[in-house]
Amino acid sequence: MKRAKKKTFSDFIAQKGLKSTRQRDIILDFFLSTSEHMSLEELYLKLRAKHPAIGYATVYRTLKLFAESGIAREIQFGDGQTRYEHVTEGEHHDHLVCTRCGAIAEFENATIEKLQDEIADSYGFLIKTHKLELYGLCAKCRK
Amino acid sequence: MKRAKKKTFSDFIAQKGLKSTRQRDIILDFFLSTSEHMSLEELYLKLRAKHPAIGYATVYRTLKLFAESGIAREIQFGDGQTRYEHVTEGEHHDHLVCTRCGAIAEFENATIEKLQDEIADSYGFLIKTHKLELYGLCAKCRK
DNA sequence: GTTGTAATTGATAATCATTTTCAAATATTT
DNA sequence: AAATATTTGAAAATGATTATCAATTACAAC
Repeated sequence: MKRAKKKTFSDFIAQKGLKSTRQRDIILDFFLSTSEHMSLEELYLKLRAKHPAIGYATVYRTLKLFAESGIAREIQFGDGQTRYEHVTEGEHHDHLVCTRCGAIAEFENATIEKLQDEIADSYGFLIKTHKLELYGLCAKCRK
Repeated sequence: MKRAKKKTFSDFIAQKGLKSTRQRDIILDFFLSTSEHMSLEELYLKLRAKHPAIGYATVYRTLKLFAESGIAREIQFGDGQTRYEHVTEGEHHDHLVCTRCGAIAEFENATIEKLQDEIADSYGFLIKTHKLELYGLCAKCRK
């Protein structure tokens, strides 16, 4: 899976006439080793611990490339931080976001997706992407 | 309906020990006269046309108050602009957002809401709010 | 109505995340 | 190794939002 994403990204790089660099390798390895939903800030700070020379702009630009290449996706939970989640081929999930502790759970629901399609159809609308987030308290925070 | 929202807001103002001011009245009247989903920027620019003396910060703060009082809700469609929509008691809707022309349509679907509740239950999660947006092309932009 | 007090306003500055700029460094092609 | 185009890191620019503060205004008490 890691390997597949590395290939996807290097193919993307090659196809775009971009270069394979030490920084991009480092950032990709790190990104693939992280849990989901890290913000750019978090990613940068954790990376910097091991690679102090890496610049914020480089991390920023590289994550954008990941998103462009399809191995990552930008998401926003309304806290003013852009987060990056891993994209797995053919899989889509939505989120439960705990507004107290920030925990994020994922879920999939085929019925909801189907209903979305029906709604879009009735409006003549063509869905490209969608965003479904449930905000509230996770089991722990409900005490 | 306008009247009800004016009352809701003036009650909120009173209950919080805040003051009723000319600017708040102007902004509220204008807000209630607008269509849905205006950004702060839009709201401010249009307001300024009739009331040049009104400050950006005042509009900003007043819209926050509207949201706090429950007559408006902040929404973000990922274009970096916070928008304000009208909140009607007991009514909730989700959005179809055209990524080409910016058109926004609204829909309601009780079945989806019920499924959301079931999902949340299965995680022991307590939903406070949710956000469902379908992004793509509206009927017009599909040509 | 006048006064006292606290909230509000408008202009401006501060903040914060994101994005751009640019000279120096690096990767790839020749 | 040289030529060329991309990339990097630091710093500055941007854009939206939020805070600051002196002057103004609303309102309750007199």
